[in-house]
Amino acid sequence: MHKKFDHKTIEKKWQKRWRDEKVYEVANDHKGKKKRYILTEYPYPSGNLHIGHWYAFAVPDILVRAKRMQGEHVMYPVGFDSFGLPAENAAIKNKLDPKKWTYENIDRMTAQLESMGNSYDWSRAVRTSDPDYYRWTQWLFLQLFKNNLAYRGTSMVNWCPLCKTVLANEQVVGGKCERCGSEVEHREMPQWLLRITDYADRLIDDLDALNWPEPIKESQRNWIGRSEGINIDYTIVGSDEVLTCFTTTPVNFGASFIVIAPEHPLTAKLTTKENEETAKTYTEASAKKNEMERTGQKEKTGVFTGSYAINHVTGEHMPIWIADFVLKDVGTGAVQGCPGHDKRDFQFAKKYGISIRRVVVGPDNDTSDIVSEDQVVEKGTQGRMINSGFLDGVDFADAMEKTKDYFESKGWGKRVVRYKLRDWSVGRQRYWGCPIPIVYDPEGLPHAVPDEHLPWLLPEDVDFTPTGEPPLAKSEALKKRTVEIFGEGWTPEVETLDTFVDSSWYFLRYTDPKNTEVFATTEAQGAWMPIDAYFGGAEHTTMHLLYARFVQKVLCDMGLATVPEPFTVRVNRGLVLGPDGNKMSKSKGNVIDPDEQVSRLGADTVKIYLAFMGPYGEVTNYPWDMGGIAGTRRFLERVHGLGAHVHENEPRDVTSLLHRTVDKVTRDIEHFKFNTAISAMMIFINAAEKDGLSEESYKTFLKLLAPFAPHLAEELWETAGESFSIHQATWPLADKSLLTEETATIAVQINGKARGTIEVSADTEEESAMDIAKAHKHIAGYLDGKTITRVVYVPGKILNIIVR
RNA sequence: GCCCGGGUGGCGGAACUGGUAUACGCGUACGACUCAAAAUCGUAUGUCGCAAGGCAUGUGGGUUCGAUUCCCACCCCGGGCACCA
Repeated sequence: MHKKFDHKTIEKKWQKRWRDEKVYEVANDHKGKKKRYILTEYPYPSGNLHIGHWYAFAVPDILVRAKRMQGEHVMYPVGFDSFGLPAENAAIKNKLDPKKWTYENIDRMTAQLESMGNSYDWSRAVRTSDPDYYRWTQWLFLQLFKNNLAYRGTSMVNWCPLCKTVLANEQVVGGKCERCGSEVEHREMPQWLLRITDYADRLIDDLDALNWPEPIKESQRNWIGRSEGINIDYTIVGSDEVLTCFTTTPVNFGASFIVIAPEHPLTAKLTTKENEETAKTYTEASAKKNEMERTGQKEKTGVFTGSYAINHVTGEHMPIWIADFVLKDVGTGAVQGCPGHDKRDFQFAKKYGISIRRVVVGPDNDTSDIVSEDQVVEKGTQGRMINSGFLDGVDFADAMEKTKDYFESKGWGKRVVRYKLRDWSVGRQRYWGCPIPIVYDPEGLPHAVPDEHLPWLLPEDVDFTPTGEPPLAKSEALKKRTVEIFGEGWTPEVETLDTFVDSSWYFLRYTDPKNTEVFATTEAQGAWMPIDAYFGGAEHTTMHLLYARFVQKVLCDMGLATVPEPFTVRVNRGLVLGPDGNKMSKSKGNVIDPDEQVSRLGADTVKIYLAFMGPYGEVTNYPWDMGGIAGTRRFLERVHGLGAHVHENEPRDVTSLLHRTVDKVTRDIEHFKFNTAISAMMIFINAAEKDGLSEESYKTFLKLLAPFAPHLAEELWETAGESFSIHQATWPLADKSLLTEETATIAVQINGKARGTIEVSADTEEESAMDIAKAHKHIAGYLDGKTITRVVYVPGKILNIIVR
């Protein structure tokens, strides 16, 4: 008889022992072991740990523990991304101190994280809102500032006139402020920006060498959006103004109109008297829309300015229109329309009666006039040029180079490379963030706060109720501090940094978390960087990951970082949904509380359930299944009782299965396929319960289980008389000679349809396989009276007999 | 709209490099144990059919001896789109 599986006692006992003996703390000296740095995106301290946190942190711990047992020196750090808007919103709403709110949440979540039993090195924990941390965020910003990579510019924002604050797109619902319901405006605001676009080429090119899933790399390439084209300068009829259009396609002979953004600097000048009224109305309406509303609408609209530009190659007068699907900050804010080559342009031309000319002939060789949308030959299809003067007959693919040469030689335009990527705006008119360490002199010029005054502390005498002024502008202490240090007339910067700046370097701090002299020495970074696996959410694919790569490159260029790319492997994970298949939310009442599950079924059960749910590293959403987790608990109960099946004579089949299980679990962990690893262990335990297993096999199985059910495995390891700790034991190796079974069951197909199976040894020749098949009563029935015309035999796999 | 991903039993999913589709788990049904229930154990379980057999991996086509897997077109669902993190 064995004791009941008492998960609560076991968890408490071993979590304490692991903590007391600092089992998972690692030094920067690897003592000859291979280093491995495994990282998960650190959490925002939102209040309570939810099941998504478990999925994010407990499942990668399987890999961490397995690698440690495989003899590697593994760092698995944890921390908190503790600056951010939720703290401020909670503060405004409930009149709390955002600092108090944040740190109480951190305490609660730390306790919850510890209940997971992850093999975290807590001694390296960082919190981005700690002055010891953000002094280095400030230092980083100043390095960018001193290297002309941080500058004052402008960017468009959502503005709520009543709340007097900038809103995230998320806070704008149907064009209205989420909080107060006022109509949201779109304003251009002065802004601190980082020159990430200077690094655009390297951010694209360096992707090639990274071992990331190709779709993630592709998303980054598209986000950066490099396109090579030409800026064409157009003369305006009856005006001295020059209008520049960016284009990547060689269709100037078919360009019959120009569209400019409503906010384009020339909009007013190009609009003639009789069109002023309509243009004004249109421009005002478009100011109320956000980018997605402007570019996403199905039917494009526009208004005519009354002005014309002269087409260089045709001499024709092209009407200039204002349309909100053109954005001021994209390209030059003005585009030429070619209705014969672009469906959007075709719809626009048709709607407003603008002329349409075919300039590209597609593979269908249709040279007729274009009268319907499906005749439009779009970019990316093959084709040759027509009605295009010097380009006639040239392959579409070659025509752009010729156009660039021609336009440059005539002085009509010049080659440019443009990016969709914009500079990173980092200033926030918020309180709970890292203060930007800049002060302005009496002339209003920005200066770096000298190093000796870092950390440039966030003042606490602030009323952060939104008034239209950044909260820090209301701090007397900050003003006083500035005047005292820099003199009369000097003023502080009152914006704080985007939290993405905090998170763009935290992984470097983990290598040297206590250093007071530098953010992290190159020795410490050299010991751990680059990160061998970075686990996180798919929503970070383009922003956080790109920002972190950018910062890493900047530091590397300055000789302050050791590698140009921070993350060698990236794994994007999916989402855990409520039992009803919807995203968990309080309003839907479908939230699964992890604490409740852990208390009822145990941390190991929750961990294995999440790992078993589906493959990790695929961005799929999995509904929580109460029955499913009960099944996982049953599995662990059976593991708990497995000791009772240990006896001296282990059948050879069980031995062989164990070695195949070792092999499969080892390989699956490597590929983040924890679900099939668990399934393999279930298959083993099914057989072991039935046929019995040896003491040695039992212990080997416990080692396989250890990364998945760390508490239970540790307990059973002790019960089996082994010494602490199973997590420091050596990972089992599969005996290759036991991996392959002697005979294989192969399928026999008749005309491609499975009709039966035969038992053959792996090295059976086709002829004898055929003999066995013919002797098989059922299969023989299909061959009776037929002529065999062909036989496809793949040893160990299949025998396909084609008959007539 | 643009970019990325995904559609396999009642459910989560499995299937190596193109080779027996549905492993493993859940659920369900029946049986054993029990005064009874729960728990546990056993058996069955894609679908239609008494069976032989047919039909099934979102839909339609193609390549192949053979397609969940490769190619083309389409439909549906999820994520991202720059001040939530």
